[in-house]
Amino acid sequence: MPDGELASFADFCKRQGLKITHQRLEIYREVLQMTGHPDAETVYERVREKIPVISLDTVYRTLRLFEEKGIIRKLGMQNDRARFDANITPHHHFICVKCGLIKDFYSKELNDYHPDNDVPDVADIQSVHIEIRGICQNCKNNHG
Amino acid sequence: MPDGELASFADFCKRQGLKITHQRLEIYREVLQMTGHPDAETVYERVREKIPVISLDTVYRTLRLFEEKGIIRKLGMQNDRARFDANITPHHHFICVKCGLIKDFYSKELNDYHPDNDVPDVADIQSVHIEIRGICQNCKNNHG
DNA sequence: CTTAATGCAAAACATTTGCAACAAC
DNA sequence: GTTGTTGCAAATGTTTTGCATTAAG
Repeated sequence: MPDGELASFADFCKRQGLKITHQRLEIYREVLQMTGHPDAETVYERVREKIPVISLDTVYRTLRLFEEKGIIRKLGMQNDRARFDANITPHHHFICVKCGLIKDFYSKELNDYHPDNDVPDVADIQSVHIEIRGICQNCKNNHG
Repeated sequence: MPDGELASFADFCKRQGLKITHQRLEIYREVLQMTGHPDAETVYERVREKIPVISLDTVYRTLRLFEEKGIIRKLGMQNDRARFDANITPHHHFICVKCGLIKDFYSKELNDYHPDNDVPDVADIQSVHIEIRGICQNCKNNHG
C-alpha cells in the first residue's frame, strides 16, 4: 500500500497472505485518518467507537504487523530503551540498523539550514537534529 | 559543565546545590567515557565494577537528574509511548516540546543533502530524518 | 474444514516511587 | 544535626505472549 489508499488495502492483504479482518480494516482506516501521529492507546480508543469489543493487544499486534509490512511507520527509537549522550554540543546521529551502532557526526551544510521556510507553525526553534539510518561499513563488509 | 570536563563536575554540583556523591561521580565519569550512547542498564553494569553495591534505580535517578540539569542528553522520543504514522513518504517532523504536537514537513533543501561527506563509516543510507524541537505558534500565543 | 487472528489474562520489560537507613554538608 | 541521597522492594506503565475461542478463506 505504498500510496496509502484505503481501497487497495484488501489487495495488499491478499498479496501478503493476510486475512482481511474487521479489526485490521478499522485500525488501518483510523491510522490513515489521524494525522496527529497517534500512540497505540489513542488508536485503540478511536477504533473502539467502531468495534467496542476490540482488545488493546490486538491494536498493538496489528500496528506491529503493519509496521513490519511497511504500510505504517513507527516514530523515534526502534529499541525500547532510552540512550544517553554526554556530548551536549549540537551534533547528529548515524544509526546502523543492523548492529545498532550510533555514531555522532557534524555538518557545516546542515548548520546553515534554516527550517523557517519549510515549517509554517513553528515559533521558536530549540534544536535541529538529524537521524540517518542505514548500514555501516563494518556490517556491509562482514555479511554482504 | 558545558564543556564536559570531569574536573568541573564538583563546581557544577555546588552551583546547582547538589551533593557530590560517590555514585554521581562514577556515573558521570562513565557516561563521559562511553561514546557509544549507552542505555541505563549498560551504565549500571559499568559503574558496578567500581561501586558493586550501587542500585539500578540510582542510575536511573541520576541519569534523569543529569538530563534535567542539561549535562547529558537523552536520545530519541521524550515520552514513553511509541507513535505511529501512516505517511510513509519521506518527510520530517517538528515537535512542540510544550504541547507535544508533531507536525510533518517537507524540504527541497534537505532532499538535496548528501551526508556521505560528513559520515565516514556509512555504507548504505536508508533514510535521512530531521527532528526539529521547539515551541509552536499556538503555545507561544497562549502562554508567553 | 483449515489456518490464522482475536480476546483474555498473565507475563515481561523498562522505568518510577515510597520509605527507612545513610552519607554529605 | 539537617537535609538530600541511596538502596530496597514494590508499583507503574507500556508492550508482549500463551492459550482457548472465534472468524476468515
